[in-house]
Amino acid sequence: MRQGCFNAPVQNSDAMALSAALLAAAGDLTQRIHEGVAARGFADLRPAHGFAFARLAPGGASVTELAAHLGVTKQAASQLVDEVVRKGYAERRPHPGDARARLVVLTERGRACTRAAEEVAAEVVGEWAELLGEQGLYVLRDALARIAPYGPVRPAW
Amino acid sequence: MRQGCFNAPVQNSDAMALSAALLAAAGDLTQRIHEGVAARGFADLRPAHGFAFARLAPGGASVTELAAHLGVTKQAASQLVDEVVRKGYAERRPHPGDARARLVVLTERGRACTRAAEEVAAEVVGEWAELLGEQGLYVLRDALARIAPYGPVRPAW
DNA sequence: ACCATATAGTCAAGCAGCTTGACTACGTTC
DNA sequence: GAACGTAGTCAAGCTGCTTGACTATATGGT
Repeated sequence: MRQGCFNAPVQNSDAMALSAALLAAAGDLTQRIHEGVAARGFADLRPAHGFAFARLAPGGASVTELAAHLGVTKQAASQLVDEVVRKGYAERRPHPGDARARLVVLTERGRACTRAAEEVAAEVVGEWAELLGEQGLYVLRDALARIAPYGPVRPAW
Repeated sequence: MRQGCFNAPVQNSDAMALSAALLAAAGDLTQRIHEGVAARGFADLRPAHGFAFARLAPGGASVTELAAHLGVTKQAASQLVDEVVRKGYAERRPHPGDARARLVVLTERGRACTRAAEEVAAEVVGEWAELLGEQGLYVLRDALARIAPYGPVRPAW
């Protein structure tokens, strides 16, 4: 239980197997959500848009906040906002209390897409529940919550 | 326990929280390995190279096999091989038994980089072990192994 | 009140990594 | 051995990102 244990209790190969499983699960989840959302009528979006929507959904965000969330430059975030605005998923509003900034908020279509993503995620997680059992799923959720960092979303590579 | 349960036992928001935690953990792991490998003297590589090395390490692979593993076209895989060959991490050899194909194998430098990645992964997983305990880590590994698919590696978005 | 500095956002140019299309060399099948 | 399939490369183009430069607004010290 001591910290900084130098005789690593984890073999390198074990660590790689665990890492590979985590990355495979994450990649598969992303792919499944992407496909499921596309199948529900939102085929003009990529996974990156979903991560943006996750930040925009609870009340909107500025371009700079979105850029920090996605881990890209604000120019890149601005281009992404241009795109989702053009496609009708979001709109730019004046920012209350800061005339420089603009608040990017989801439109009804953007919220519908977010709900679709939630449905697909629930579907996939439901499959996991069948594989792991309710308790196993709870344990997984708890473990991931402990090791998952806060901060910007990063690509799995 | 029955399959195809329509009254999903998992709330949408719960599924999104679990999904977000999984993707955050995967993104963080990728970032940590990338930084750790760079700090050990392999700063001219990106995460995608690591995924390629994982496929090349056990005996090499053809460009087409690598492309399937990475989920990209064989032209893209060929360009990636060009790059790691130019940087001294791999080399192209004649393929035994198929004169069309070429076997891409890691050089000693490539194997050293793979070992470095394993070390960093063990470091990160060691931190998880401190957060979860040995048993918690085992349960996580088991759960991920159950839900992780085989097949091509996919980007987390 | 004013000026210096910092921040929000955009415009423009360039680049890296991927795609599609076309092609050659070799293998496989009948 | 003729026809078709597969491995790999070359070439051109596109997309999403970067860096650099700029305007407009906000903030803080004097």
